[in-house]
Amino acid sequence: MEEEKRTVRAVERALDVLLCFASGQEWGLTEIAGRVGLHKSTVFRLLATLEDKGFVTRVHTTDKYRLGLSVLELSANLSRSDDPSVVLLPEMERLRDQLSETISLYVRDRAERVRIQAVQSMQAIRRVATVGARLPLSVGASSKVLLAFADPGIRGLVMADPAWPAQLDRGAFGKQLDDIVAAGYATSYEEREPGAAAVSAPIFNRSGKLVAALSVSGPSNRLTPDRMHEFAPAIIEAAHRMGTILG
Amino acid sequence: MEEEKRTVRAVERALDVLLCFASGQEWGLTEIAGRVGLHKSTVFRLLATLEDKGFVTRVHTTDKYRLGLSVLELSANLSRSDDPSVVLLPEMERLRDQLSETISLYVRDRAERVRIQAVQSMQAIRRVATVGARLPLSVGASSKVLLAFADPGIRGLVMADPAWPAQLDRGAFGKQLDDIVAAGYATSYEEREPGAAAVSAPIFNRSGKLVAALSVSGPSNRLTPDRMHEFAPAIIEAAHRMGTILG
DNA sequence: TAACATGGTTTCACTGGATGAAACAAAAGT
DNA sequence: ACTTTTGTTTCATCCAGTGAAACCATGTTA
Repeated sequence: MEEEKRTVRAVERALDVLLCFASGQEWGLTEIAGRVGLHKSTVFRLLATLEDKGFVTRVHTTDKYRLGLSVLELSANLSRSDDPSVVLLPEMERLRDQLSETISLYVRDRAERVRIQAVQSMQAIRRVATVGARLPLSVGASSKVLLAFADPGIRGLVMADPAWPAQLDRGAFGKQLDDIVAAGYATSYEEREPGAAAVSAPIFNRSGKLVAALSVSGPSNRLTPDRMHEFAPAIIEAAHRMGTILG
Repeated sequence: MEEEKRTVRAVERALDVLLCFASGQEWGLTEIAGRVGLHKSTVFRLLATLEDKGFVTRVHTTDKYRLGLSVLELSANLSRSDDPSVVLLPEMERLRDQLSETISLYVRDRAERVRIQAVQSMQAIRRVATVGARLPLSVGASSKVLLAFADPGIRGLVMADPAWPAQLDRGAFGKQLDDIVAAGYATSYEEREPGAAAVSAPIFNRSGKLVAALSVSGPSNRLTPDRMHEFAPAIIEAAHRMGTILG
């Protein structure tokens, strides 16, 4: 189980420090040191470097660290005009208006999924979905879509990941995925978050490769199992239309 | 002129590599190596580390590198609810509707300025302003505002920066800044970009500290010098109102 | 007011890890 | 086929990153 290391440790650590700011807003030096499991002085130097390059700033009042403007600079160049999260936005808004629930777009990233786009329902009680959120691939409707329709081999790869929950029966889960392939869509009812439910369908590009999962999510009392199955055709159709938009 | 170094070289280099992606979209290994002036093998290792942490990805067809989803994850947590770029957005839209030109919000970051928010004019011919852009502090209406109204000492500090254009007469420029303080706003006419003009006013927080520059920009044939001075009162008033919104 | 606790900052000796030259592999162009 | 370009791997050298401990500034408790 010896992995080849061709990475730079100091950089790895610095990026870990930076990723602390993916959850929460401000952190103190010792706080971060505790989180990443490094010495105060080490983290101090790493933070000084990150600060120097504008990736973090210190808030003047307290001495805590925040994300800096270099991140903004980078994020401005994140999406090209041919990016799914840009191209599919109008269709997502259409679907939101049609179903009145929050729409999310997910892609798989290694053994996780990332919400790359979202449009919010306008109802008083609604699912709020933030772009950029990184979620496990083991639970949720879109997780199952991203695994079920993925290239062969991906399933095993993801389930072999150390992050995969050990208590989850792989055989049963695999069977569930096969059912989803047959049905063409997946649902989840209070699976990841209590009180929330979702329906999800795959988006394929022109060459038939899975590129994203489109999902509709909302409070579980509105999105009852029955209701979700009613929604499914509209979602599948939207996902299909989105696929034709992509290159 | 020996500067104390309490930064980590490898991390510094890695961040330089990452910042390459602030301009342009995709880069090859050797391309990057040339840009940052490092050895191929060094950049290779740095990129491998960045890729491992999800900050860059490789596009499958060619072997070039792109920004990864970790950047998206971070950018999602960039702005808090009390962030100027969020709080002032409605007021910026108001001003845009009033003047029908593009509105930008700038803050100073060391010896540069960064556009932290923008709302676009809806006219056919308009200034297009991208959020996150990093610009010099030596030219442009908002640059002059950010320097003129800054805390004492900032002017000298910025002008001492190696990035400051040597040919710019500091005495005359300082005089110009004093005039701007007296007037309460600044203009620029085809100063940084030919065909573009802008008016800018300072935003102070409750304790009277400069936090940002609000600017209106558009094509120079619409924003003539006369027209800009007509606009000034509205911009100053909007900037003042924004100041009262901030904490 | 002193004693204590809590975070951030600096110093320093040690050595392990980052480095760059050079060799290698694999495409892409001629 | 040869040449050029770009990405990858290896390896000896030695410098730069490391962590312990000391230090400093606050704020908190007794």
